[in-house]
Amino acid sequence: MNFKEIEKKWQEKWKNTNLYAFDKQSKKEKLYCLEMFSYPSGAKLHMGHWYNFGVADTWARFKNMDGYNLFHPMGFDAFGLPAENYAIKTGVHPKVSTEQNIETMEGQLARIGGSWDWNYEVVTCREDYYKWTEWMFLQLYKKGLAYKKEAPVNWCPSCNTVLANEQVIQGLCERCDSTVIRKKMSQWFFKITDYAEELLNDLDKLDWPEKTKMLQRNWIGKSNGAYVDFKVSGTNEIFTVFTTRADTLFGATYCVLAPEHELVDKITTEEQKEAVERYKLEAAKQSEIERTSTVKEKTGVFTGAYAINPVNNKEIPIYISDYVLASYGTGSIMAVPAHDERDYDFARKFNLEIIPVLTNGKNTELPYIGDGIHINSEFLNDLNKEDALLKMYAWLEENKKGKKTTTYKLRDWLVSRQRYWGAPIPIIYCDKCGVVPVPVSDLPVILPEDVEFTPDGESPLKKCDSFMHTTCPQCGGSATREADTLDTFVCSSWYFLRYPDNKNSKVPFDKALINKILPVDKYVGGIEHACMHLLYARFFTKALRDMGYLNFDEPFKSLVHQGTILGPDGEKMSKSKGNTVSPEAYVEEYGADVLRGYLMFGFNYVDGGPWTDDGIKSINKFYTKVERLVRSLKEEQKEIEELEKSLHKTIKAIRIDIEKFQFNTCISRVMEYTNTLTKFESHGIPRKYIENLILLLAPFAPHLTEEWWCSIGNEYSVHKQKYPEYDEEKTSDNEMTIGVQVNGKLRGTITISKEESENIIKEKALQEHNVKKYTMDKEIVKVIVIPNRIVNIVIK
RNA sequence: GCCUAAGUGGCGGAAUAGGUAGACGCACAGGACUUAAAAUCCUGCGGGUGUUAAAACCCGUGCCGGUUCAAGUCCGGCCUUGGGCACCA
Repeated sequence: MNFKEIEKKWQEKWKNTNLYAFDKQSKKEKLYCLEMFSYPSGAKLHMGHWYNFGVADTWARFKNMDGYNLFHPMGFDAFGLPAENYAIKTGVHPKVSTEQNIETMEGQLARIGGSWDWNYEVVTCREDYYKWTEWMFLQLYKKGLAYKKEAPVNWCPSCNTVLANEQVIQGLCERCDSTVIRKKMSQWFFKITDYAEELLNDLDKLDWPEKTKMLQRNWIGKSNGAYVDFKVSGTNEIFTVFTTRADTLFGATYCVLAPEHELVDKITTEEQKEAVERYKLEAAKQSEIERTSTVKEKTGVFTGAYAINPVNNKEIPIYISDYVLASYGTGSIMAVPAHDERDYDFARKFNLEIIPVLTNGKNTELPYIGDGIHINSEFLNDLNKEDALLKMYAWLEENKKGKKTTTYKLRDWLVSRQRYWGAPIPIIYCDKCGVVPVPVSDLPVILPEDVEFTPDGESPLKKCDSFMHTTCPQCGGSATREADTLDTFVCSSWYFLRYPDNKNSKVPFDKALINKILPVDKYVGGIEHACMHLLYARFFTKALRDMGYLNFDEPFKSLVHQGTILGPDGEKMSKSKGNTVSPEAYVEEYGADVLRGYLMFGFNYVDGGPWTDDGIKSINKFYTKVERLVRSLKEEQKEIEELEKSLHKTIKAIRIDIEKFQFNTCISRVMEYTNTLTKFESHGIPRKYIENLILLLAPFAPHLTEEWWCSIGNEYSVHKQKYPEYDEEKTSDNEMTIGVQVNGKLRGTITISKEESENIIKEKALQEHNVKKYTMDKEIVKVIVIPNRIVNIVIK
């Protein structure tokens, strides 16, 4: 097998003949198969790229051969920090290095032999794309879904930029692992929280892995509860707490405000002022990671003020503590130490009153968290949690002391970045007119090329006078541009909408076309984006739908995550561990189809697993054997029953397994078919069986099968042939061997014909010689016959 | 701590609705071909008892228990290992 020559030859021919061109006009049913596009780093493709792109491509090829009008594009998520950091280090402009990397990567991708139609390529850092990213921002702004506000944000001191909540992993920067600090800054946000409920509910109708849905559900973090108003004793101030346990209100013995809560300064008494100020300072200094450490002992300070518990008018002290988060709920809580662990710890430390309001009869240990019967709770006494909650909600609303509500952990998406290499935010600040959006006709706001990259906490754009100074589109006076750029996740939140109409210069996409080709039918990529890209893209889709551009609710109907290919040592591949395996070496040694074949055969796709060199050899051996079989072709019309059966069984099995992304068993099935063919090799194998073998393998080994297909005198291209169909009749044997059990233990087997009557099967089972040994002299209670599967004889 | 997924030969992994556990492949062993090696082909291959060889039997899908004629699969309780969240009121 001269795979190098073969691969080169066919890759060129596919390109020259436009074999994978998408036909917008086709009457066939559309199928949009998409792999998550990648960042064009300078490095070569890694195993993960091959695993994602190569294997998904096989599925796409199968669908194409099976009669779908396949739309299968590819592109690059090309804005982002690495190129900018590279520029700081080397002075090479991000535009230059990125375009260079794209070129390299396109060459690398070509070696996979994917069925992408490059005519629809999308590159997010090019003007003809980011113009429309800016447009998206303007639409969201008009809709009230983009706003600027002063807020405590996550700041990475090493990347010199803010991060979205999703980009902070355990208090560390996702990208560089620096400790993220909190900083108050004026930043742009997208109001994803407006869609929290729909984002949560629509998960149910998606064909996505349950795990991914669960991650999103947790991230959205819906919780039902109530707002309860507490009056500050001796003042007219009122603060509202959020609680999921309004039924325990009679057990609330103190309140806690977050140190940042706006009321803190107003209510703190003279005597407590100094202590409160000191605590506030301490809390502000802490990093996210320190603040949220659970092992930390509870701290806090009394404000000197008291709140009035609305249900019994008791005065209870108000504390501040950092265990209450400013960013969740209302930034203030009522504390029920008898029935909440955190409140309990705090109360013990500060010697606060603990009143149990729940009992389950036996467990008297506090804090008691579960359900039970209410006590010490006046009108809630003797009720369980569920009933008490309902009664309390009614009471609160009736007495105007609060109301039932729902909160979410999901927060608005912070999209501004103080960096250069991203889409500019199309906003102008005018002294007279205030915040003015750039008119669509003025788009794109072009990234200036002549800038200094040294980051110092402000966008490099800020130091570029020619960019910053502009005129106000409203009054024509002099004005300044927004210097921040957009998070790259904004670019990737709509790229799948651009692919089908990537050359449109008038609008981001043609409405009619997009509604025909979208949504994406199969999306394949890593699970690491579960709460970022996959959530943001859903938000964009819903927002654009509400603006009237889209007529579907969800961007990705069906989603698959590939697993991770680990190093030979079973550990995650990393340069520092020295266990990386590069695809390039294997493409050189065995060719693209063999590498792709091993990735499909050696692993369960969604699990991945450790790489082995022996594994890839087995696929090489297999394709060598297939080639030998192809050479044994005999021009003959003859049908051979055994081959006929084997072929149809194989087709059926592959068709079932490939739908489940079970490529390993698909290849196993073809191996079984070739094992059967081998028996006939010496006499020559009739053309039909060889052609089908090649067709079956076509999506799995695109180059080799093209070569074989043409080598036996068929017309180019194998990939334009219909994928083999099966005849149900031929997939079952006339005779089969089934097991016979006695009391559930296998004691023998019998051979029966396809439509044998139950009585005969029973008779044969009872006659089986070994079975007889067990049934002799025993009472047969009953005989269970499961057609085509098993017989079980129950004896006493 | 909470949520969640998964534990099957020496290894990667198979087993639709509970129905002959270990498909397919790797590794290994024996044999054929070869001057030899590689490649290829054939045979064996979960553990044990047993037998000249077979037959046959026992054990076996992380552990303990249950449901069922029948459990890798269903139910309850543990153990271990991944993944996610982490003071979310």
